[in-house]
Amino acid sequence: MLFSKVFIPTLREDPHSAECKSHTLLLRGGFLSMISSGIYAYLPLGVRVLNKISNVIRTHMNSKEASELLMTVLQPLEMWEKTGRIKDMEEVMLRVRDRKDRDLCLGPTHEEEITEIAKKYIASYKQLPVVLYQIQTKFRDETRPRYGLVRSCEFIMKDAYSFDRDQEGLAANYEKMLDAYQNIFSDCGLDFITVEADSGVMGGSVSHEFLVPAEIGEDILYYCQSCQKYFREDAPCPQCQGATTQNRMIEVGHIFQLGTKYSEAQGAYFLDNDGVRKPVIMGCYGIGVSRLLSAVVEQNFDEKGIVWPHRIAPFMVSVVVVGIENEELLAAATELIRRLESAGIEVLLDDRDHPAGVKFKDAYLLGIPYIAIFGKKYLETKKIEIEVRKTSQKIALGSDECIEFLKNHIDAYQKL
RNA sequence: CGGGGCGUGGCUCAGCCUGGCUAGAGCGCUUGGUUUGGGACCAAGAUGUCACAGGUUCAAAUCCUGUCGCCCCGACCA
Repeated sequence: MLFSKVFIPTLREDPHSAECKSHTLLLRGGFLSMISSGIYAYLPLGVRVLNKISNVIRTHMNSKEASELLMTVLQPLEMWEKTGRIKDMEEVMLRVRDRKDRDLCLGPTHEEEITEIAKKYIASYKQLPVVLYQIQTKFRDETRPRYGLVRSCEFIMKDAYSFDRDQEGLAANYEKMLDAYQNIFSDCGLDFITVEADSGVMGGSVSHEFLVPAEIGEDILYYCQSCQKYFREDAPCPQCQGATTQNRMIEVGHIFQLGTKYSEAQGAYFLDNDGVRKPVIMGCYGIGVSRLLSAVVEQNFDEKGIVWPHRIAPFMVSVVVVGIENEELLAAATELIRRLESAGIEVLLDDRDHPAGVKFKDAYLLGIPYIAIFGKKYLETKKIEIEVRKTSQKIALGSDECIEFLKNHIDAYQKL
């Protein structure tokens, strides 16, 4: 695709309103546009990364036999009265009223709605177990939105819900989701940890959080170097009494064994094979999809800009033609792109009539894993220069070797 | 919600303390020309209710009051 057509409004200077690294880089790279405090539009590059992340999530959820659905943004308030959570959530709920004076809210989460759906359709143990998930925008009136997508009022979440006939089934689904989550965060290129957590306002018993170490993290854990474990309390290590260090973490996922809190409150019962009517046993599993963009960037940048992990990069190769009006260069670049694209590798061609420096700086800023350069050296030697964004490794290759190099490099990454 | 900071062309900012002619710079943008491997150069241009409202004054971007918006720290938070 062409840089000039994708719509990539990069900024030369750090935006005044940006605070942390990820926020600054996402704004500068033209991934995001701030509309208001805690409210962001995703520009085309941002959407590409969001879609990549969503597809990683879909792959791993589907592999655990979870099925995607899409619930509603507008939710009737009565739903929330049944479970009593209207009191817990009142502060963060954004409420609206329609022309018939019906009270609605913009969904802050979907346990109530999915339970209504389960109640309506699940009548027998023969329909269980089942896991449903969605990737959707949630709305929360945060007291203090901050750090761009880390805490915003409108954000994208993947939320999954499991339905089982007994505790063993729930435990099995929970394990599957735990496994899927580890795979998802690995694929997103994150350095993350999994810890047991409080279930809080969600209810239920067992719960795990997925946290990524980052300077701007809002959760704090204490790490014991000798035991190589994290703890919630700031005290000598409970295991070896050694000193601990403080670590800030961004929460990117949280899973809960809910049990029957919602099914009992909302009347989601099924008939078991012993003829007894029982409440469905539920679990819920959340990932902050838009928050992941920020979390990934917080962990993957250098002084030149973003360094996207392969699987969620907006493009795999950025082609820089120095002297775009040179027909030979453009033809050579176009031919390389054609061959790469037919091999399933996504390429961005910087077709702008700008000095080389601008194109290089922007290529680094955008963080696309490989940069292919066509310029004076190509005209002299017919070799394409490939630069690996993460390592700054540069290598000059003929067209065939170039394609082979990229394929091998990308394959090697996929196997990591 | 408490504390602090900020709001001046599209962007980043200077000017404000100590009020005074047509409100500035850099970048970006437009036109023409020269460039073309690292945010290039020359020339000519366009773009501002100085966040908003009120007040003080002969005179307000500048002083005073209020409001709104944005950011940071804290509190809060699946």
